Amino acid sequence: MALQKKLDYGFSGYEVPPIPRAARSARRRCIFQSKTDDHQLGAFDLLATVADKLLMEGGISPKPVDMYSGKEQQTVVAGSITEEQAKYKPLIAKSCDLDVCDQSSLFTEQVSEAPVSNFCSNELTSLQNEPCSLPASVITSECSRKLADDECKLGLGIIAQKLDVRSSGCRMSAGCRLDGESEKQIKMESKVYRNVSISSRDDMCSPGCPETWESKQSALVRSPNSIKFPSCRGHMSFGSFPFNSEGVKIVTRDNEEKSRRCTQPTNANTAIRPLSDGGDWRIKKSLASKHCKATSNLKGEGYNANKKRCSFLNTKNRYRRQISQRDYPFKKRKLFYCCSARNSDVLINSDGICSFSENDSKGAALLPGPASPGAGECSPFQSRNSHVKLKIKSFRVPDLFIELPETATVGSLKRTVMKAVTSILGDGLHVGMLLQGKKIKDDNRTLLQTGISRDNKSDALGFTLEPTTQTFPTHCPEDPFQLPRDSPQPRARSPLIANVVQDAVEQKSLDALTDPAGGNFRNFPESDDGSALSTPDMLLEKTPTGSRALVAAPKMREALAIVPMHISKQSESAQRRMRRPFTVSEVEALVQAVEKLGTGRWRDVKLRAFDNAKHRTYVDLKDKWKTLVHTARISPEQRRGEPVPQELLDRVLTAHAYWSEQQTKYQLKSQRESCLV
DNA sequence: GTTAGGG
DNA sequence: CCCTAAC
Repeated sequence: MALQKKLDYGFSGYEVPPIPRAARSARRRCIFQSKTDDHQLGAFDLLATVADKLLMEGGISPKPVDMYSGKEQQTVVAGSITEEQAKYKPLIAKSCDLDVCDQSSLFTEQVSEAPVSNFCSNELTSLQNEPCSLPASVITSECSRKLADDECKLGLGIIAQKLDVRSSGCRMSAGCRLDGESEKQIKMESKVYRNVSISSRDDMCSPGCPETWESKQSALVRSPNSIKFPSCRGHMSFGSFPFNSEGVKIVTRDNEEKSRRCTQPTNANTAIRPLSDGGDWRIKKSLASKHCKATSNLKGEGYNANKKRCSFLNTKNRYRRQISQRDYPFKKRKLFYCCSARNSDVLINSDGICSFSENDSKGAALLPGPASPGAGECSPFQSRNSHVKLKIKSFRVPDLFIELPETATVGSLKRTVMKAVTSILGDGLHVGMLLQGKKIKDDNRTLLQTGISRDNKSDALGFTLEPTTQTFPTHCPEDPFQLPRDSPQPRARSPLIANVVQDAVEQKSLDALTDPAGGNFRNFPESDDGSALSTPDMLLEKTPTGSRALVAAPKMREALAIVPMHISKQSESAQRRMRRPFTVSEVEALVQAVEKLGTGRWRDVKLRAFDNAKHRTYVDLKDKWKTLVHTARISPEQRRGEPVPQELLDRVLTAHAYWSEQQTKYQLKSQRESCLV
């Protein structure tokens, strides 16, 4: 059985070890440590990693997490290892606890006061009368009252999801309850885990354990919709928690003892709703989180972003100003997104249905993760890490400019508007994305690269509806599409292409997302480069309410923005690149190259010193040199940013003087020559 | 496509 | 970092 094989393989090492029985009692704690400086790791990362390991198919995660053991942070395995290395030297060959190391001060209080939340056993049942060797049991406990059940269950869900997707019919059963409370259903699937640990157990059932691993025929169809999450059957206590020899559980790191005490079985057979009502489960890698900082800075960042943009708007580009202004309402709307992530996918679930309660919003204020949609309200798409969730209640239709005589009736105005709208929509719409008013052009950039998930810039994220029509009638009274008379922009730059999502309007207009021609975003046209956009991760989800939710779950380095190729030039150019300050070493390289090549050969400089730095264009280098010269000329007090060593600045001035002189000489020479001729 | 320069 | 003119 394929499953068996996979699982066996998956347990041949790495973070989730085989855990020989003899060694099971030797529990160790290892801290999952993100590679980011803030020592934070989204629970999705953790769980995703675990899930990955559980089902690893001969591979090793490209970026194994660093692991530490104990308080001393003694490194067990530091840094990444190559796949080759991993083959011969598994990351971990002992049982261990894997703790999410989350320094979030935001949650410290909550967690410490939180009630214990026991995760019941989960259950993995083979449909084929074959024993599953993978328990993937998960126990979670002690999160905040608000977060516990959902978060914990999410962990199971992820693994279960994974199992179900990849195996030949396993189902994962799990339950969750808060102390003194009845079992709850999963409401959230995109929270960031905090203070959660995963530990192997030494008291696990072996495969085939009648309690949890017995093979049995099940009517369960291998369909996402059929995945059930019944509560445990009296296996809540750690002591009796059913694990097989390779079991893994998730427990709250600080509350293991508490969890131990909680052995009351939950009898309620509450089925956790399938993660996707539409039957489409999404497993997304996600990224390491920087959420705490981001969250705490949410407001300030947003403010800064606004300020920045304001200054940015203060340009001569009038049209861009129009866009940005139009985009403004969107910026102000509440945005739920999790955290930044690295090297993984972020699922964007922008539907018009998810309603976030005030409580949830409150939670979101603390928690970087998206607020929880009401159960059953929102198609839950699971990401294995952070989600970026967007609620798009409506799209604003493109700006219309209508001119009618004063004597025109209201009815005729309405008709004119209708005509204008249908005329725009009739030709089909495309969705674009705006970040701080700038078009996101490169579909291949990750959210992280784009800055959406970083520094809370998603504050300024907007979706656009873009008419395919690019030609608009000129100023003409009977034509509703006319541009403003003073519009300096060519028609192709009509503001019609810049509509922003706005959360004030009804759900109804969300349906505009659906291609009027009968298609929908499943068949979304093409990516930026004209190649067909891979659609497996794009879906229009039918939610329980019957409304459509646009869900974009781009794979790593896959498209997020969907911008048709024929979008106007303005749109293409509307994307501002992420700011990437030059490092000292880059400056060093630049200086060295310019010393050698001079100041007029930026292409050569690029090829010589920055050939591998894809994000540095020769224009960038030229600009950087310009600023370096400027920096070198001003007083150190006036300088900003990362200080450039004075030695380098001196070399900048020297080189600049030298090459300027050369250039002058050359020009004089050629002038003289041309005069002679 | 490159370079230069203003913003 | 963007934009554009000029080549």
